[in-house]
Amino acid sequence: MRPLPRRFYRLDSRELAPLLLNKVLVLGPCRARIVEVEAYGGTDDAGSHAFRGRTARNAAMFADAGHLYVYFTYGMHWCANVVAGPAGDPGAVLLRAAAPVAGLDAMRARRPTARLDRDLCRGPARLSAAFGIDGRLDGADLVDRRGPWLADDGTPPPSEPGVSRRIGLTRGADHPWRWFVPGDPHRSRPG
DNA sequence: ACCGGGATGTTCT
DNA sequence: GAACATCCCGGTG
Repeated sequence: MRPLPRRFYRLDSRELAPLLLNKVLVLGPCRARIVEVEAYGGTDDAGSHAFRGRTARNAAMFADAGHLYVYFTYGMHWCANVVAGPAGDPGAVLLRAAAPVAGLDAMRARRPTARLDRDLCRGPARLSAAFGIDGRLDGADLVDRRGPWLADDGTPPPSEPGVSRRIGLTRGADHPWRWFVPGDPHRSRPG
């Protein structure tokens, strides 16, 4: 399998997000099928880190599409996003949950508190922890295949993905910009 | 099952 | 000083 090409990512984050469902995140021995995502925009989106313009933290959101935006939150967790849209046009898709398919031993070693395999990548910070993603991968290129990348194994996105409001926000919480694979047990939550 | 609270430190007001 | 794109643990039912 090969990485998805740069042009795949050059879409508005709200268009790209549902297309990432059922794609496979690859990093080292670890692989997991993406089952839940959220879209974050620019100055039109009060819930986005880019809402008030570029800062040191969100710089990767302004990079060209097909890079990783990794941020630190709640004093202990890392979360990983796929940067969307053309360079200078901020937008990203938060990877919220995935179904592990390979490298489960490495994931378990990094996530000792996960009691079930289905919990290894169930949540954005858990997913990042399972893959060992932290600030060192902020800005990483998803196309050059030197680090994390995304694969299409032939499974299409769901024809009718589940949609809901985004989780964990106060500002910008009303937009229906979360998508998931309906019924998948690896989602961070049912709805 | 659901709920409440604590952890922990960067970012922004 | 408050908020934060979260998670874990211990309570109760």
